[in-house]
Amino acid sequence: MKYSIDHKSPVPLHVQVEELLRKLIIQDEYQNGRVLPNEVELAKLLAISRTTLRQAINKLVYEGLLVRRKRAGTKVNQSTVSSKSNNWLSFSQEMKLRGINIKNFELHVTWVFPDEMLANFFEIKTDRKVLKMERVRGKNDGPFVYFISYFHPRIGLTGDEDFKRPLYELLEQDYSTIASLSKEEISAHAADELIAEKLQIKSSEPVLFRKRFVFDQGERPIEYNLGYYKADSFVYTVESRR
Amino acid sequence: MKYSIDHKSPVPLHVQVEELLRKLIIQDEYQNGRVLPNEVELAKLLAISRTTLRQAINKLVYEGLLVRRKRAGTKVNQSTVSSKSNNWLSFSQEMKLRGINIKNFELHVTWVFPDEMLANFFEIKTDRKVLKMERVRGKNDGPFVYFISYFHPRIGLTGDEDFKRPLYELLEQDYSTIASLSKEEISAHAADELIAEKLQIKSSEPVLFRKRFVFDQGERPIEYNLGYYKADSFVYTVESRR
DNA sequence: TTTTACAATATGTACATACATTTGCACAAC
DNA sequence: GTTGTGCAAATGTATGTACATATTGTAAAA
Repeated sequence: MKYSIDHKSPVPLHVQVEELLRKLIIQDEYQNGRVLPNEVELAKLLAISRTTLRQAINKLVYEGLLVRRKRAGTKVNQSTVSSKSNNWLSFSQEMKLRGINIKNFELHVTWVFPDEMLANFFEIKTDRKVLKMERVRGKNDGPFVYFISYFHPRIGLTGDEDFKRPLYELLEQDYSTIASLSKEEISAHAADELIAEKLQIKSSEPVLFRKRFVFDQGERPIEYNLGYYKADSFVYTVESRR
Repeated sequence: MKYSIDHKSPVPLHVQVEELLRKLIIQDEYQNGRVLPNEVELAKLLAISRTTLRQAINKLVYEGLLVRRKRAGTKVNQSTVSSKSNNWLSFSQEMKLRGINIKNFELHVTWVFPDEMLANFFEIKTDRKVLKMERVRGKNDGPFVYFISYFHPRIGLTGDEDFKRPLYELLEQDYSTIASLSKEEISAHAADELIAEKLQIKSSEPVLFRKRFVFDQGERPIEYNLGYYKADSFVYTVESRR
């Protein structure tokens, strides 16, 4: 295993270490239950201070990936790993898997100025245009989801891409942008006029609303996605262990 | 405000500071959006080192209670109630963390015969009674969730337990039943008569519906839980990596 | 054989310190 | 006015050090 940390890299040491450990854990270098070398040793091995190492470990502990116990050492909590590192399919891939034939009812791409919040998330100025994609998708019997996506200008999308291809495949293959972390917020709302029209329901009818923040491997923001799902047409499933 | 930290207390300084900050935030000493004193000042004020202070702040940042930005300072982010999929806190614990005072509007316990589906999940016969708990909980300004829970008879609950205690703590400490895996399904619905009445909303208003299947360490079923959340009062957050 | 006591070990707590980086703001130059 | 430029203020990164505390394993005592 390559315990290589670049002291001259602009990316902080503790981040490098965090990534390294995460990789080792996921790639089963340190499988379930395995304890890693003690802090003093590991710090020496990586040629960093114990403080910095602890900083990295702390984050993984917060995430539940590692468990620390005095005298017993720091060990991998593999149960959480499996449930986290799996299922990451684009919408169309997921639907295909479930045997549902997806129809695009609407697909609209424009360039817009981000609002305060979006600019903040993308870490750009509000006068820098971003690509906005709206789409309404569903089955033969009608639409059931209305998506709005914003893409970070860094990616280099022109707006002329073939958005009928699975999105994350497109980003990965043509723009070497790999979606690797997503933070989602799910809630229920009453549909407003716009949503109701898009989903062909009455306004004030319930919708499942999903906000999705997508990051690349360096935890840099790449997409902000809003999804409005017709009630009863979509169930979100989560599996978690402790 | 009492900025008092006990340097002789056996409870670690950074924990004391964390608690103090949490309290100040919750009691609106530092309301939403307010920035707190800069780290160097605050450390001096509390008579602790900046390192220790940062340790405390870090935890609150991780929890999402605080947001740090260079030059702009550290500010309070008292957003809507949320639930993290991983770190497994009971409802009351989670609310306590957020500084929300939970009120029980209704708490009702009975023994019932399980329906087909439940019997199937619990792997028992339909003539074996199970404990059913219903509760309506919320804040001072009204209820925002209606829970229905069914517990596996194996656990040994009598129905006379103090259900005001955090549930998973009760199961663990008094019945050595450890909830360790949960599978959840989240969707949006329109409230029916019953739900509307419990949540004090109009029927057909949107609710977030969460089904939860809980298992113990041996992956044996222990609880089946239904939760109806008033729209906009609850946001479910999920973080996933690939 | 079981219990007790102790030492070794790994993490936990806490401090002081130094320099880097980002960014908000003010003021000067255009 | 707008643009640039630089200072200052805040967090971010990183190290070295010292001692505390919990727990495991082992050896001695009962």
